[in-house]
Amino acid sequence: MISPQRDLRPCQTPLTAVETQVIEIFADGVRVLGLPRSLGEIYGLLFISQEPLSLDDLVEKLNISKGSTSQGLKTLRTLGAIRDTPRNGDRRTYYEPALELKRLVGGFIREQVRPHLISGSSKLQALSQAAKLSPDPSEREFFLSRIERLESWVKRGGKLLPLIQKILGQ
Amino acid sequence: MISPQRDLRPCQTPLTAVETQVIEIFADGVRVLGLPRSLGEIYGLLFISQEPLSLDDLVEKLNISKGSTSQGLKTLRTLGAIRDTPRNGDRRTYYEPALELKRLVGGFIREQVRPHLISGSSKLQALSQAAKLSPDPSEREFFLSRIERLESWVKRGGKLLPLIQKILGQ
DNA sequence: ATTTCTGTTCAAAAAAACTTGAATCACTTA
DNA sequence: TAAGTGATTCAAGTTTTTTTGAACAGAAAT
Repeated sequence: MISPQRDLRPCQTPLTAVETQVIEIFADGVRVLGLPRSLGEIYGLLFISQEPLSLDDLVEKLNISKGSTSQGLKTLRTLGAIRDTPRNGDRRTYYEPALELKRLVGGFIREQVRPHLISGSSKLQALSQAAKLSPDPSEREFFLSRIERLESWVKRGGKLLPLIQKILGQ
Repeated sequence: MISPQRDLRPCQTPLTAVETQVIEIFADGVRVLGLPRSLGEIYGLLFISQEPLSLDDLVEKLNISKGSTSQGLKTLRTLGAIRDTPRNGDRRTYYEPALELKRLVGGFIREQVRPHLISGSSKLQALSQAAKLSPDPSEREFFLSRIERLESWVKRGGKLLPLIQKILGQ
């Protein structure tokens, strides 16, 4: 339900005020989407950095563990929220943020929203079967009408998604 | 990031299969929205009940504590997701679910989404000030261009909300 | 005015989510 | 092929969120 707002941890290579504030905005932002704070911090720092950053850069600047950072980068990658920029003469991977809202929203919908809609649909199917087994006909009718409503909600949700993408896709 | 799926707890007054499944669908559903499971259980049971239920009915049927139930009802009330139906000759309050998707979505946006957009906007304003203080002009320009982008995202988000409401509002 | 009945509050307990860091993997390079 | 480097994994630790339940508050009823 989102409340206490942990402070940004202290860090060795101190970030500028602007960097700190941007990071905090993203850290809070992703919480609303149900994603871990570290993910937001990582994207936030990439977003406000002129140069691509490596995993080690992020670990040092954000003062978070390699584990979290690696995990966060992995998720950002599957969301399509970052790209890696190869550099010759350096084995490290450097990341830069994807800046197109369309891409960010699309990734979020694909990875975090659709799966739930889909699993919801299949649960509804099972539910519909169960309802038909109800012995009392009046109760059965009631159940079925409610389930129908639920199905219509899911359907409307499914229709909304492409529309959202269209609108945010500019 | 949502994963383990706690089992529905065992309960004294056993629920029918249909009730159990509906409750689970809502319990999972609200988690996606960042709301506590108990809230979803409560709304779910109300949704699939033919008669309005009292706090005590919910406590007994869902086998959750009075505290959680009271708290859950409070939140559902502020979301506009339930109504109470007065009954003469009974001091208890009985609740029934709001069934209009428009109302549910509207409540969620008003209570859970807008506040974040608003706080985001004010943080952006502060940020913009901080960026203008950056000594290096090239860095300053970069910061300001990123912040501008961020502002455009927030603005687009703000425009999207009424649209969502319109579409889901039938 | 006392008891009884609903419902709320909140500190403490439990559960869930997130982070850490050591072990490990996968490549490169010497 | 052994040593070195960048990255990932995952069990254990930490933090945050949720739930519990006993104490409390208010509003009838006696």
